[in-house]
Amino acid sequence: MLLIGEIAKLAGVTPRTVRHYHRIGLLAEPERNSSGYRSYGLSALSRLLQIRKLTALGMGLSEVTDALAETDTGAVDVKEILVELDAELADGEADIQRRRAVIARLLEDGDDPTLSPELAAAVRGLELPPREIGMLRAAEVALPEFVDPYLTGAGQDSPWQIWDQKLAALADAEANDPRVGEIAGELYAMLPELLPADVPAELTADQTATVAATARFGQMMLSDMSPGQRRVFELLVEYGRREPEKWGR
Amino acid sequence: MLLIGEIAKLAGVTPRTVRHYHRIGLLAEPERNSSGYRSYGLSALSRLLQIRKLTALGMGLSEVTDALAETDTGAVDVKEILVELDAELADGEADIQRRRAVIARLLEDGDDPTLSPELAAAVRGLELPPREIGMLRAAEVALPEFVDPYLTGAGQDSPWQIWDQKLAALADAEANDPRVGEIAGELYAMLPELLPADVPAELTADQTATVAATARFGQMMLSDMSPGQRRVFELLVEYGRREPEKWGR
DNA sequence: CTTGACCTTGACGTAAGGGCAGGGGTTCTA
DNA sequence: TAGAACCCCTGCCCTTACGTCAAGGTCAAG
Repeated sequence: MLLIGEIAKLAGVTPRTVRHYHRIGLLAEPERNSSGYRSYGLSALSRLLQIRKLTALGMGLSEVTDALAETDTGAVDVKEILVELDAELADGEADIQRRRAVIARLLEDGDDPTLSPELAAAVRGLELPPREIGMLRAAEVALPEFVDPYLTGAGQDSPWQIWDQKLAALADAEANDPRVGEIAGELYAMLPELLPADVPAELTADQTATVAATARFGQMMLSDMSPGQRRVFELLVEYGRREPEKWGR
Repeated sequence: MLLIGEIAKLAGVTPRTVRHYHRIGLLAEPERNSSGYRSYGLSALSRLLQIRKLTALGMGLSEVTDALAETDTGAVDVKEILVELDAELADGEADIQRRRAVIARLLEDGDDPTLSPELAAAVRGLELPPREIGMLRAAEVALPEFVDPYLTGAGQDSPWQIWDQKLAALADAEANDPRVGEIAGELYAMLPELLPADVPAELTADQTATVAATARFGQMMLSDMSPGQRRVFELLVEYGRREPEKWGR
């Protein structure tokens, strides 16, 4: 006749755990003594130990319920359960190993863990400000057609790099900043060499395809730009409208 | 300007996840458009991607919060975090490997996964009924001084085995079963060879030490016994009382 | 008689979202 | 012009396997 604390200690669990098993029906409620305390016999302890052995292997409590129900009825599908469980564990193990491999590589290279390997390699040693890196990280998935050339062909002196730097100069500029017009002009002149070769078809078919692509790019970055930078994009679109023959087909 | 579903898809998560990150303060709430929809920019996407990269390594969201706060303030303790995380993952990996080793052994031996290796080896090939095995499983942790000899020295013909079999014959017996007296007498005669050599001191010091030890054993098993078996234990105690000179010091 | 160590039930918290209800928005299509 | 199909909003309950109080009853010892 064991109290809940005693049976729990024998099984290496807390009384709370035993009560939990009662509540979910995994372990039958035992008799109570005259004080209302639960009073356990050896068969309850045996059941509790069975449960613990299986949970220690990594089974969930509902799986344990099933497994014990099967063994109680004599069905010997326990092997099947174990094989299945082992497969799950193998998955988990492979998962952990993948993560650890990534971590090992990060520790070796000293890269920012929040960058893709490609982007990390591209910006390594470039000392870009965090804000620029953040834009690249986002643009890599949101605007891959703009960033991929930057990653593959580009290094220190790519047009994109220069574009970035010119625009970054206006990071804190107001819309009426005197440099806005000048920089807009420079960027406008750079557009032809900057725009990707493989712009989607529906955009190239458009009359002002490149301007539209640029606008899309700008559109997505607008929320993270200074007023001066937004003004630059407005100007770019305006310039494009003035030369439809240059951009249209 | 991305809707929540768009940014979620770009980051490979669900909108629910993004809202979750808002609620716990991991991702700042963005502006709303005229319809009350959240409207995200590239910097939000960047932040979301950072979060995902770190959770993919196995960090919890609170750890991610800390890690990103540190990188935002320029502190480069990310390496430290990664090392710590790797240690945790290594623990988890070792854990899984232990479990898989146990499972592999179980599958090879075909043992009951809910038995200790020692007990499984002891009962292997013995074809004990499940009820007996259950009692052994429980007794192994509750009454080790009674079971250990059974495990180490005992095989098919140990006194314990015989005791078990005699008692098991009354598994469904009522208290007035005619076999009760006979079996009680046999078991009483077996007591000297059955009782463990290393009974705890406070019990050997007692005048009726062995009877008390037996009573303790019986006490714990009572709740799982048939009325006939309980009667046997009552008789054993009675017999012991009749021969105090035999059991006393 | 009090203290301390038990026991009881009940209710809330955890991590990281999943799922549903009830209601509104936008856009395409018949 | 009205559905249909999808998107969005908030709020609430659900999940695992218990941990952690909280408020109160029980029991043996000093």
